[in-house]
Amino acid sequence: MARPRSEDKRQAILQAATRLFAEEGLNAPTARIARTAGVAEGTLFTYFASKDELLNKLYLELKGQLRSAMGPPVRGGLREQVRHAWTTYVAWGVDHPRERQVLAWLGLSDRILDATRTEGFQAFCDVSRLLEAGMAKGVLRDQPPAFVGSLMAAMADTTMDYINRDPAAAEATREAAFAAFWNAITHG
Amino acid sequence: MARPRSEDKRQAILQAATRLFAEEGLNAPTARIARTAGVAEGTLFTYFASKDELLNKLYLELKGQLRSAMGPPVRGGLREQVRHAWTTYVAWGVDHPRERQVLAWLGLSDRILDATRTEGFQAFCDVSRLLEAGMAKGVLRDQPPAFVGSLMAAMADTTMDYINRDPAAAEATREAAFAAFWNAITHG
Amino acid sequence: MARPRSEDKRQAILQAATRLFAEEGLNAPTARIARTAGVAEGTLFTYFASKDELLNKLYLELKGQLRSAMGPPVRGGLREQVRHAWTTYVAWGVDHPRERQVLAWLGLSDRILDATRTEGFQAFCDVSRLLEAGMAKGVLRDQPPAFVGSLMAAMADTTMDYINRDPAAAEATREAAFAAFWNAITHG
Amino acid sequence: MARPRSEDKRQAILQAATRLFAEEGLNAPTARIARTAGVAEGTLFTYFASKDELLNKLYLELKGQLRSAMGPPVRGGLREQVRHAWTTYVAWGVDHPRERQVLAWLGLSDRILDATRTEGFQAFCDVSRLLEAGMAKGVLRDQPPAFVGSLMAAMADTTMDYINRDPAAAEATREAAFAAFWNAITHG
DNA sequence: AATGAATGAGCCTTCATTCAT
DNA sequence: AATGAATGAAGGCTCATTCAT
Repeated sequence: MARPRSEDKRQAILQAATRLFAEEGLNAPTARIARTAGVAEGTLFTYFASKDELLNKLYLELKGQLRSAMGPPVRGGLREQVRHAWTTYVAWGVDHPRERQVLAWLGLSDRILDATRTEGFQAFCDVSRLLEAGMAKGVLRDQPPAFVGSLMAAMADTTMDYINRDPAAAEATREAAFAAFWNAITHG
Repeated sequence: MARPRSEDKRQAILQAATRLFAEEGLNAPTARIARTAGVAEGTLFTYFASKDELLNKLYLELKGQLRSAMGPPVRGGLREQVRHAWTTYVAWGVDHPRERQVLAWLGLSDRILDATRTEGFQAFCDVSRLLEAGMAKGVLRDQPPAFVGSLMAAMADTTMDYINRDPAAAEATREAAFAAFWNAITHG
Repeated sequence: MARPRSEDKRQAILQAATRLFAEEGLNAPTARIARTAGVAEGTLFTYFASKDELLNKLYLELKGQLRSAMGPPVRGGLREQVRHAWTTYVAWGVDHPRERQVLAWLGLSDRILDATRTEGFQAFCDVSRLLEAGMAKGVLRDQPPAFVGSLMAAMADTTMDYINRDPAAAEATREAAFAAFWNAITHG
Repeated sequence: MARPRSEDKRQAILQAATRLFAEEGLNAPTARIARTAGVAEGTLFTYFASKDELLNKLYLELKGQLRSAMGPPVRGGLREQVRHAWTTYVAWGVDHPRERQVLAWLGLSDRILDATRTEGFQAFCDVSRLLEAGMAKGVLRDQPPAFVGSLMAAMADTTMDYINRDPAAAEATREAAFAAFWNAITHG
């Protein structure tokens, strides 16, 4: 019967947080985030009980955005499927530098709970399974499957950094790096 | 701000900073760092003009420690030389979890100046040159040389994470990951 | 601010306030009081224009409860009548620790208006008159009549504290204290 | 070697707190207390780690002031000694209305620790012993000794209230009330 | 040089009250 | 009338840095 909570405002806060965190680090004050989002300072806390909760929810939000950007599985051979994952992953990072930056910081922050990390990982299970298949005969065949996922993330992140330094060469860099990654996991 | 007198104290402060940053993040207060180092709050600022300077100096210190741990170049073929770099790098990270953690945070912090990053990179030139040679015929041959250095760091870091989760398998993990890395950069 | 519709809700709010004030002090938030009472945050302000009004109304409510608990005048000699007042007063306090606690806090709070205090006192006029008769020949005979009322309240309150510490001795404590009180006001 | 902590400042803070608490209740902001004391907001927290600690220390300070004002034991009979305690107690309260008010609020606040209360009571042991002697043959003879101490405090407090309302009659009121108190505890 | 008290801007969060629904 | 989201002024406390000793 009362004014319902507005998904718009929630999103506005998350976006404002993304922008300010990217610009000033995770220490950006909640007051400024709220103002940027166009809501009162107190309103932020009706949507997120604390700054830590905002951080955790933002982590999930960004992970979700990334996952969405990677789209559904594609047809084709294993290599093609992995290549698709790689390409879309890198594309997201290059197209969303702020989101990528913030996600990186959040990932390293001790304010993100383990439960949050686990939950954030869920959406990537299918990608994970793809990689598992890819590594089956490679040098990493006896390693934990998640290892390859982490390697891919690490290599893709490095790739994005270099694409950002030389955007003109984006495609070449991305492809070369994918080749390197594929070499890394599939060769015996 | 004046020339500090005691190298011991300087080192004590850097060590205390490492410990506290590892435990509490880069927001650990200077007051606590000073106390942990056994000096007065104000004394810290005799050795480092500001917290930012402490951060930058600590970055260089840790990069230096890492480089020292990797030792001088070894004899042998290219692969052996790179393998040595990889192994000693990973060993340092595994043996110095706090230093590694803090170095990672510092590397992502916007409080570390570009000049500092550049300076920190100097000591790794020879390693870089090694990698350049390694990548000469691989899929990355047309990429900026530093790219491979960054890839190695990224892959090695990921490797350390997994070694920390399963220390018993340290050697196997390290070797498999090296093989993957070598595959990544050398295959055509 | 408008005329509230449900006496039940009004009572629920007063009861919730009593409980929360007893547990957390007069700073207990109105939001929690409302929730405890089973009404919405804003509804509380339909029944009480402000927190201060709630405080003042609660003061009167509790004074009223106490007065009710003391019942109508009893037959008997002066001493018997005063003893009855004493006994019922103490019994209420012992039986309603929360109400007593909150009433004490409210009595000391500067948020309770003088008008409220005066109004709260009205109901005790008959008791007052009793005490006036009792003190007529005692050492306090020349003091303001209300003084004795206050003394009785103070001594009875102290008595309740000690009964609460040793409930088994309740009756003995209550009687001894009454004897002391009677001594205090009646002896010349 | 550094600037020593200043007892003056500590006292200034306690005095400012007393004044503001008396005027605005225990919720008076630390910022205003600091300003009133003539120190920076942060300085307050070098002298008292938290507002709660300030509260507890102030409680002890005021209890101590009261005890000091009551002076050392006097010669004379039991009644004379108790009368002296009573008189000096009442005099302090009348002369220090703010201190009395604040002490009363602190005593009822749940922010004062039990340990603090206990410690505050220590200084009054000798007075306690006096009262024990006084009650030996009275109606309260079988009650816990502290009971009489609490009764005295309660009756004296009430007395102060009435003296404040009619300061001209201070001496008469004080003496009459003492007579009543003495009656209360000594009569059989 | 060393010490640690002093400073005050800034931060996260709470909460009484208002108001759209 | 009832609801609960929205508001923004405080409030307690922290902390990098300065400065008296």
